[in-house]
Amino acid sequence: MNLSISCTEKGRLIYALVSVNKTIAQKFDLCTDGFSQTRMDLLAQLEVDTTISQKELQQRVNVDNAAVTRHLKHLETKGMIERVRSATDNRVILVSLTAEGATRITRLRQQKDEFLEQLLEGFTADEQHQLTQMIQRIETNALTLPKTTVT
Amino acid sequence: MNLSISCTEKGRLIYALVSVNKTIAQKFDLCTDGFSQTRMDLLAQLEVDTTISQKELQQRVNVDNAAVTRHLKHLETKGMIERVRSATDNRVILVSLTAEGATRITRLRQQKDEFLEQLLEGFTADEQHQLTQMIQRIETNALTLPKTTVT
DNA sequence: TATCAATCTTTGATACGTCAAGGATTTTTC
DNA sequence: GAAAAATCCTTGACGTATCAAAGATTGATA
Repeated sequence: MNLSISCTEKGRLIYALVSVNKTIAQKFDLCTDGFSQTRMDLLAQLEVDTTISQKELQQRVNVDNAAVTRHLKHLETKGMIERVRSATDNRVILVSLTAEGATRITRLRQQKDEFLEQLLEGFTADEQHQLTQMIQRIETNALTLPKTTVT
Repeated sequence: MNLSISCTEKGRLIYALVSVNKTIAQKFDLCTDGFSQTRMDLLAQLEVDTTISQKELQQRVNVDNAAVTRHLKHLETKGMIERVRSATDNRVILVSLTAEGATRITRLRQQKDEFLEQLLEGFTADEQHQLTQMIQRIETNALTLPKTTVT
C-alpha cells in the first residue's frame, strides 16, 4: 500500500505509518538468514507451544491454512520440525520443533528481539506508552469503521 | 510479519504497529471495488501526472518494474489507461488515463481519502503532530540500523 | 446406527511481488 | 562512426498469500 497520493494531512500521517512499516519489514528481512518472516513466526510459536496442531498454529500466526500447510511441509523437509498425526483425533497433525529447529529459532528470535529494541532506541517509557495508546486508538477506529463501499 | 512472539515491551509495541497496519490494509481492501491497492495507486498517480513514463510511474508508486508492466497491461485491457511510445525516445512508454479511468479513479480516491480521515477520528492536531514525530523517529532508527546479520 | 454436519488438512486456481535475464533503443566513449 | 555502456520495458522463474473446493475423520441427530 502506497497511499502517497493522499492530499489530506491525516492521509499523509497514515502514509507515514504504512511507510515505516514497509521499512521495518525490509530491514528485518536482512537479518533472517533465509527464513521468511512467516516461517520464522511459525518456528517461534513452536518455541512457546512445544507441540501444537496446525490449526492452532495457524490461528496464532494469523496466516491462511493453505500457507501454513505449505510452510510446514517445507520446514519438515529442512529438518526443522516434525509432524505426527494426533493419536486422539486423526484429522489433526501435531507439530513440534526438532533439536536443530530449536537451536536455530532460538538464535534467530534473539536477533529479532534485539532488532525490535533498536527500532525504539531513544524512546522514553512515557513516549512508548503514548505511542501505544495512539496505535490502539487507530486500530479501534479501523475496526469500528462502517464499511465504506463504493456505490 | 507477525512478531507476536516477542517477549520485550518494545517488541510488543512494534507488533502493535505492524498489526494496525495489517488491519488498515484489510479494511481498505473492502472499499476499493476490485482494484488492488497498487493498481489504485497507479491510477491515482496518473491523476496527478497526467502523462508519465512507466519508469517514473514505477518510482512514484515504489513497486518493481515487472509489476508495473503487468498492472498497466491489465489496466489497458480494461480501458482505464492508454500507453503510447514516446516520440522522442523509443524506449519509453508514456502512460495516461482514459476518460473512464479518470472518472473511476477520482471517485475511488475520494473514498480513500475519506477512509484515511476516519482512521484518525478523534485525534487533535497536537496528537497528530506527536504521532508523526514518533513515526519519523522509528523510521530514522530503522534506516540507520547496522545490519544485524546472523553470524 | 446411518446420515448429515462440522472440523482439520490439503490441493488447485489466482493474484501479487521480487530478482534476473533478455530485447530494443539511446548515449557514451574512443 | 563503431563498439561499449546505459536505459527502458518485457518476460520467466520463483516465493508467498488468499479463497474455494475436496478428502478424511469425527461428532451430532434422528
